Amino acid sequence: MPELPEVETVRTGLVPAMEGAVIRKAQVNRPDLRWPFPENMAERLTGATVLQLRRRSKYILADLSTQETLLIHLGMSGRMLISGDPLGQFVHDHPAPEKHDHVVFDMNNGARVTFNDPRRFGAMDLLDTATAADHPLLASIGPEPLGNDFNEDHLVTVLKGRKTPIKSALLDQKNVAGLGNIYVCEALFRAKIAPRRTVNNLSEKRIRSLVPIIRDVLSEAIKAGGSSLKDFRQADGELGYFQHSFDVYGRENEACRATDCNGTVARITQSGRSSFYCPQCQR
DNA sequence: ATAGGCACCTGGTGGC
DNA sequence: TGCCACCAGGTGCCTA
Repeated sequence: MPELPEVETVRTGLVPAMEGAVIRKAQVNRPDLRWPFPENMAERLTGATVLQLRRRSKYILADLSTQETLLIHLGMSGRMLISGDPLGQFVHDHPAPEKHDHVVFDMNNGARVTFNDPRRFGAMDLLDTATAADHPLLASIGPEPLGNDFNEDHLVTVLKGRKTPIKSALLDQKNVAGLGNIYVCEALFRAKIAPRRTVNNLSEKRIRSLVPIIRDVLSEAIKAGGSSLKDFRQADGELGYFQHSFDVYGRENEACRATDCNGTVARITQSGRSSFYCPQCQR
């Protein structure tokens, strides 16, 4: 479930296991994910202290004491499993290795962090920390939706004159970072905008209205993720698994949740991906 | 430059 | 039980 809120939740969950700790051993079980791993990745990670875990869009960035930054992307199916005893409060054994455990970090605080990714759309790379933002994967990403650079004027400017459906425009990471299929659907529902509506057919006012809505949707999701994070320590440390209640996503043929709307949620396909929306109140 | 479609992968589900 | 079609949270790259 890795859109921005899920990635942020994973990052938060990794902090007690990794920040300030030394990577005692990095076990790399295959040569690549979406792309080949960087040269000698295991060796370059071993012995490094994780100074700080940051997030940019859907990427987790781990700044290391070696002047390098580990970039992690979860793709569609990537998971981070934490086992061991990072907080020193309980004793948890490490679970048996599972299929698709591609990279395993053993930390000097007893924590083990396992990157598991069945579909292997995820990625890892090592960047020079000083120039990390210039990395090709990061350089052309738009503003963080929860930061000051994402505002009404920005959205109007980047969308001006575009002929693309608003759904596609919001999925385009150059316009705004971190949105994925779920949260675009949810944001458009709240804004009462139909996903197929073309950007150049939307009033500036309606485009502006999307900004606080996007912020709210993401903030609420992060909050929900944060709360489910509590179980993770007591249980076995599975991150990135929670249930949200969505207004439209995954609710095809169910009743619209908008007040005073008796519509039914529909599913259409746009550029190969499902869009869920209410044809009655989203125009 | 921009818009749309494909490709990369595995696994789960539901129908026959 | 088997087989098949279809679906899934992303995104770089290729084509018009």
